Amino acid sequence: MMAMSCKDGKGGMDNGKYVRYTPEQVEALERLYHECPKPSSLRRQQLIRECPILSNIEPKQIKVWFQNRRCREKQRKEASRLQAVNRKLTAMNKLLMEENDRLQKQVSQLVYENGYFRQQTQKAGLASKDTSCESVVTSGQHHLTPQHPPRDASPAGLLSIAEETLAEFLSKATGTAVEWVQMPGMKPGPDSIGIIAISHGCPGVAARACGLVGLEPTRVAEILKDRPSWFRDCRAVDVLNVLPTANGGTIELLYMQLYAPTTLAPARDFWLLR
DNA sequence: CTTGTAGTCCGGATTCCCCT
DNA sequence: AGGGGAATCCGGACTACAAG
Repeated sequence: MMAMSCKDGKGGMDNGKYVRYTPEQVEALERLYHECPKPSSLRRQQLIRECPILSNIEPKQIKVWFQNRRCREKQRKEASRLQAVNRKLTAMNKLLMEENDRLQKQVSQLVYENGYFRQQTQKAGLASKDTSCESVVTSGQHHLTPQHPPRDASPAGLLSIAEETLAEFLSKATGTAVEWVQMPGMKPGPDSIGIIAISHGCPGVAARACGLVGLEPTRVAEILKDRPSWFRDCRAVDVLNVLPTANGGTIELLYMQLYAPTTLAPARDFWLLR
């Protein structure tokens, strides 16, 4: 179909025919467009003279073609940009949904733990004895489980629990007993919540120990020596409760949130007693 | 110099037509 | 029916030019 000059009223074309430029004409126009997307009036007339295949197209039509061509390119770029944005938002939404799910489960667990500690600290109103223990580590969810019946929640009682679980941890650290205790709503493994009790004598060092029980004993000892690294990637620390001890010391209940190794993995949460 | 008018161009929106 | 392309409509920006 040959191009025809337009004119005959509204959206009209010659002889009432809708015209399409031939593939050759379109190819030539596209080539010229890539050379110069916005030719001047003079340049457009020059193009018609230089390109015989365009000779039967009116200058006004050439002008309109370039105008529409720029418009189409702009629309395509915008559509492409919006598709890219949509892909990113979809991916982000997926991550947020997963994180939301994880946090909701975590909230349920924390509400449960909060109730437990609140109950225990109320019972601990009377005098208590501080036993300033050595490094005490516990994967604390143990003493929340039915296998450890509720006991005295005084500082001495807590330390007693800590010592007991330290022994358990050390047995795990030797490689004789490696297993994670799954928290309700949490997947098993290093990303689960751990509760660790440690004394002021070894500040923070054992905090990551709950994540080490799957390692070789020598590797555990090596990491334990690296004290600065324990708080290096800690993004949140909260002192939730402070209990005085008989010898003037204190026991603090801390909540720590550690950055996960990768940006996409969830952060790890630890509860500390020190 | 300022102002009003006409002409031109452009982008955006819309209409019209053809094709699948 | 819906998509794509050509053409039209409309308003804004810019320029040239004549008149006051």
